[in-house]
Amino acid sequence: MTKPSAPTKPALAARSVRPGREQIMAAIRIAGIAEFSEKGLAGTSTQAIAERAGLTKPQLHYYIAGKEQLYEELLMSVVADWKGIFDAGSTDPGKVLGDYIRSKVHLAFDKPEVSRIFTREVLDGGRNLDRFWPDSRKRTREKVAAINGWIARGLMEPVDAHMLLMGIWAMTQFYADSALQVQQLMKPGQASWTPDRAKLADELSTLILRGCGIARR
Amino acid sequence: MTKPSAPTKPALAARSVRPGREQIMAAIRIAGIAEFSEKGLAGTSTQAIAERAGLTKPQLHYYIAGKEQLYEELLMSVVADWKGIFDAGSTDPGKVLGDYIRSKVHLAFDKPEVSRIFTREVLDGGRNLDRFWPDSRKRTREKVAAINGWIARGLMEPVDAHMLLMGIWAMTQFYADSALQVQQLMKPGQASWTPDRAKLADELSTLILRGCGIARR
Amino acid sequence: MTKPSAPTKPALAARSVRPGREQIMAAIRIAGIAEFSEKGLAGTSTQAIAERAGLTKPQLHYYIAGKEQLYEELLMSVVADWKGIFDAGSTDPGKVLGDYIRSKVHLAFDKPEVSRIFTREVLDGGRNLDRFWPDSRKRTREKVAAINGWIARGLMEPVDAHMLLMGIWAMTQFYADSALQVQQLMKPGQASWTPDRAKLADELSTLILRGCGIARR
Amino acid sequence: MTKPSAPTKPALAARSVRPGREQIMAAIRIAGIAEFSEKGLAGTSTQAIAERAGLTKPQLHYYIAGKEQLYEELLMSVVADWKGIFDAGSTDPGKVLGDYIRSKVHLAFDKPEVSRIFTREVLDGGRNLDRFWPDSRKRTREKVAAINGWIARGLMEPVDAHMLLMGIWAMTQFYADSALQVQQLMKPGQASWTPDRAKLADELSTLILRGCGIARR
DNA sequence: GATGAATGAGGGTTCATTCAT
DNA sequence: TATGAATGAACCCTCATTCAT
Repeated sequence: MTKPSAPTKPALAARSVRPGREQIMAAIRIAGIAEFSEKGLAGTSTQAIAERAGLTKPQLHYYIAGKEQLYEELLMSVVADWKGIFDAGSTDPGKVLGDYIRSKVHLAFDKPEVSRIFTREVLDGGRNLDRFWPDSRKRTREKVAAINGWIARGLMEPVDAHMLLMGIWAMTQFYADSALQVQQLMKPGQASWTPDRAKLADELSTLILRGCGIARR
Repeated sequence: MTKPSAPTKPALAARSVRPGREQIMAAIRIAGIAEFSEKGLAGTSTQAIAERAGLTKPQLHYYIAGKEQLYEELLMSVVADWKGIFDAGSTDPGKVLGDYIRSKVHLAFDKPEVSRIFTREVLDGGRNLDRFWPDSRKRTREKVAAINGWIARGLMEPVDAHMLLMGIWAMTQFYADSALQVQQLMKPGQASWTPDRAKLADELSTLILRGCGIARR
Repeated sequence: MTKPSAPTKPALAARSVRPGREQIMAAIRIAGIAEFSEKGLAGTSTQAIAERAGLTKPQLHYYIAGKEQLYEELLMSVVADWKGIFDAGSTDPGKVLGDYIRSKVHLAFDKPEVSRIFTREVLDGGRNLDRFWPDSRKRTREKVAAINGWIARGLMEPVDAHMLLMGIWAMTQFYADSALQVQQLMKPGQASWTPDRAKLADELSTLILRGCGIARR
Repeated sequence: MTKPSAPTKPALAARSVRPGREQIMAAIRIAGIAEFSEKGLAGTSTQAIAERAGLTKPQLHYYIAGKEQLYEELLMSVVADWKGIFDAGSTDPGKVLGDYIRSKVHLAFDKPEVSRIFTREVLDGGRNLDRFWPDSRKRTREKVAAINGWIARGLMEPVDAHMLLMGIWAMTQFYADSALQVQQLMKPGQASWTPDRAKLADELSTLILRGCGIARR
């Protein structure tokens, strides 16, 4: 506002008062997520994170314990976004699965970096996800139980619940992880198809629900 | 690999004291695919490739021009596996799509590293895929045309062809890319569900075909 | 050097425990000039420069962007020394040429490394001198015009101006580039001839001026 | 003549019969002189020499003891070209010096690589010229004596003989060493001055002889 | 708190030379 | 003889991290 901000502190320059620890940490997290999702753990340098957060390298190390620690922390925070978007308690499979697909599509479009970090981590072997799996397994079991319940009550065709969940996961994740692939495949003179998130969510939802033999809700 | 090969020894002496150039090159390719699929381009060291191929680091450079060149070559060879498994000429959507899904599932189980390298490359921005996209786009257009043709003839429900193809891609790819995720989710005392490839291919096929409103063939 | 300097300490504390950035940069430049002039660009290792400057190799890279960049910078700085020692505006050829010869001889004796770096670069093809030639050509044209003017006014014999300038260049440069050759040729018990710079400048000047038919000024 | 020659053996491909040792050595010498004069000792790789000579690297090492040894040998052979072009026995300074200048100019134009190797070696410290200096000094002493004799007899002005010899050396050498510099300085729209060797030799000769006060012969 | 500087390890690559065939 | 392969040293450079001010 008063003076042109120094170009070295992009993420923090707006406020001329000394930014508090929390604000710096937030800037670091944003920078870390951006870098890790673009380049991966090995490909990201602390230098790049520091610059993106408007800090020097030693300054960065004042706030974080190390590259790997920051990565782990971000990974855990990232993964929390997927909690609770599957309403295992409902009795309407069409609504539950439809909402689940829609939520995942919107998450993929809203926070693609988050999804990409997770996919990278899984590709890397998932060694930093030890704390994630137990909880994830538990929630998966609940979902599987719900689906099998619906099948038992004749509300849907007898599909394999694990396969169904993973299929939904893979399809919805795809639009975050492969943004580039999607663009490249559509590129020249193919203006007919743009990944409109609302339409996409509907299409996907329809495909899956019909595939499960669930009547359009 | 730039440097020309000249197999001086006949096949009879193949198992002689010194492994021939072809065998060493093969070992390097295998090592490269393994390393790149596990760690990615940035995370892989020539040291690691060399060790895995049973060579020293400078020895490796006797056979390859550089890390990036090896990577590009492997990436291109890897990508060739996906050509021609979609029979766009047929008039039976159930057979074509079913075979396509089955082929992709088998590829994912047979050569998971191959798929992982590709997924990593796409996450990294796909800068090394310049030569791949044009051909890929062409084949995608053919598939889309075939699907739209089937829809026009009332052979299947009016689903978005691009979405359908990407969905199939994502689902089938998933079992290669996320082998670990799958295992972790199933882990303890969950012997009930193992990713049996034949069963999986059938389940997926059924789900998708029913989702497209294609009568069981 | 790309990275910006920020001398935080006042001149008072200049001689403190840690040498300032400017002093380190100066040490690097001196070391670089010495090494490059002795061994050439290809023959010089960053190791050698670092040691000569009292640094470790990675430390050196903290201050410079790379060997070639350092070389280019030094080359350009070196070349600046030759500007403006030819007074093309004067009407007294004897004075102008005499002063020019004297200045070049003194430069050759004062900064022989500078001259050697330049000569090496020319031998190497001069690919790093792209920015130097245009200015150099312009100044050469001015000198040629001045000489031809003197000839037209009958102030000197009709010598080829380009040849004269190059001859002067070559003769004066020689004592920097071939310091060793000179010493070797004079070596044992030949105390009779030492390259006394003042005497040499006079002798050269006399030879050339007489060769041009310019009366002793 | 019969079949197109294999591109890997440029220097030897013409004769299909196995080339003799002498021919291979000649090819190596030519290749070595070319490479060393372009890149210097440090900048030249045995690979480059081998390729230029139409050999493989190990083949090259079968014929030579090492890079440095080849270099030394070439340096000595190269230096021999300068012997005997100064006729110290004559009594006509104009003819002797004029012929000397002319010979050196022609050598510089005929075999510029030779001159460049020597200049590089002197810049490098001349450590490989140990065997050259004694003889060179002897010949220099003879030339100095001749010149001083002419001066004593009033045949020329009393110039410093060493300076004169070095000046001639430097001027004539210049056109070999700095071919590039010469071209660059003349470059655009300066067609007026081309380094015609005959004219140049005359101009230089005239300049120096007049500078020595020797009447035009 | 923040900054310039330092450090030690490692990464990719090239090279002169030699070995085994 | 000639060739593919091997070797060990070195070289340029980057990085994560820490120190001293």
